[in-house]
Amino acid sequence: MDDMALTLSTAAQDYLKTIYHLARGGAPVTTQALADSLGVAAPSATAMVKKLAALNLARHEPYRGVELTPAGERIALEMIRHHRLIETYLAEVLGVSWDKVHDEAERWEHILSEEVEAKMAEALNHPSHDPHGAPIPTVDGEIAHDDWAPLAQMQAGARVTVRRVEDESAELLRHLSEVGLVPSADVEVLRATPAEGVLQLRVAGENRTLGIAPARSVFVEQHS
Amino acid sequence: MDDMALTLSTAAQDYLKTIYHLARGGAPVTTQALADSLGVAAPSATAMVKKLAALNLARHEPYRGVELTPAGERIALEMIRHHRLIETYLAEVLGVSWDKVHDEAERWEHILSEEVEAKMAEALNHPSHDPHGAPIPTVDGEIAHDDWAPLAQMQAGARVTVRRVEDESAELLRHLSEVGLVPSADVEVLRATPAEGVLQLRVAGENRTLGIAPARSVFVEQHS
DNA sequence: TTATAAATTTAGCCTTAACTAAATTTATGA
DNA sequence: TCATAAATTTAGTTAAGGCTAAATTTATAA
Repeated sequence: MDDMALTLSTAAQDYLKTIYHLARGGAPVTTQALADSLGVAAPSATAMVKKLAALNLARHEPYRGVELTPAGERIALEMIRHHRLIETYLAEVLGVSWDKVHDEAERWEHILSEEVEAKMAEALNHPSHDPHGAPIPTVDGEIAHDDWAPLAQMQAGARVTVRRVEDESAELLRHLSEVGLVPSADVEVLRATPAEGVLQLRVAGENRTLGIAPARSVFVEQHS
Repeated sequence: MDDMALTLSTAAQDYLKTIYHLARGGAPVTTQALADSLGVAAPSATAMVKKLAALNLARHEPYRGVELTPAGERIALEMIRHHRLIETYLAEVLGVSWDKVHDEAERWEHILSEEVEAKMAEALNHPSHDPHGAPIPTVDGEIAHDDWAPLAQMQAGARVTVRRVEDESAELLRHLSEVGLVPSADVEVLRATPAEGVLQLRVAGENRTLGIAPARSVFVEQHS
């Protein structure tokens, strides 16, 4: 069952991973959301979803959406483990910058063998989180469900620690790291006026302004 | 010109690399040799060769064979550099065994970015040869032309040092390393009787018997 | 030199994973 | 409730890169 992933096409693996990510709310994933997220047209998504359903990796209720089966989720988590381990390895061992590791990992995740995966995990001492703060699933497909709040929802006066940032956009990551918003950074919210669309923050002794949109990609642990 | 390789399909890259390897004699490469080496049918090779010719990466004289253009050779050498750097990195840094690195590198070579290539080369201190003794092309596409003789051609009494072994077969590599025939190993040829089809060797203080076929995959520097 | 064998190419088909346009189903607002 | 809009699926193409069978070219041996 474990080598199931190996015989799947890269495209099929990408669909499984994307369905997993989009299903975070528990609800079935719509064809449109899936297509948009993968950058393909809706009929392409429909076609692949039917293939995945035929392989018992997903359940497809026509016009209603897709859900992963346990087998499909298993493979999605394997891909996510690969992705996050590779990001961590590239950043920590090879010194690849924070904002570039996502795109690299996107390619590498599909060709990583179990053996090299194990060697990387060992070299990193079995890390629990990747450089952006996302939890790395275990070999057995267990994943921590960290539940941090978006920085965008914090009130003025809140003192928080950054725990995770979304890693999809290299440009956003570059900006966040310039402002000092990286995992473990302590932040004080000086002013939070949703109407203005910006937050005033104090990070590492500096006053900073951050838009609400990027603040929705930063997840924090609240202290007060 | 350097990002040409990135826009080429994995299949096209594999054909270029294989043509380069088969052309070692200087003569044009036949369709059959190319097809056999890649494990595809002859018409598939013909079709790809025509595509490569249309891209000015190869010259195709119908019924006569293929040759790489300088641009095609450039890309082939880039793939070979990737392949051999990855083999070296996997073996030396991640501790992947000698006989497995070839198959891993075969997949990795196509997705390695210039940046990660550079980081790996640096981590390895810009190695000149891979773990099997094959020369690693430079970033500029220069490659050393080591010219060692096959162990199979040595006479009784020859004292030699192993410089390179062919890496295509994991099984062969496992056997050779059991016998101690790895790069840098000093070897004395005790008995060489082509009629028998075996060589008697002394390697690391042990008497060993090796068939002529595997001995053709071991290349040595002769001392006497 | 010529018949036959071997190698190569052409022709036509298959699969995967995209696409657009059209049909169908579900949701929504008057 | 019913017409219309939005989402989804179906139908039919396309491009890669394989394949087999048939045609063509080149090599070989009588």
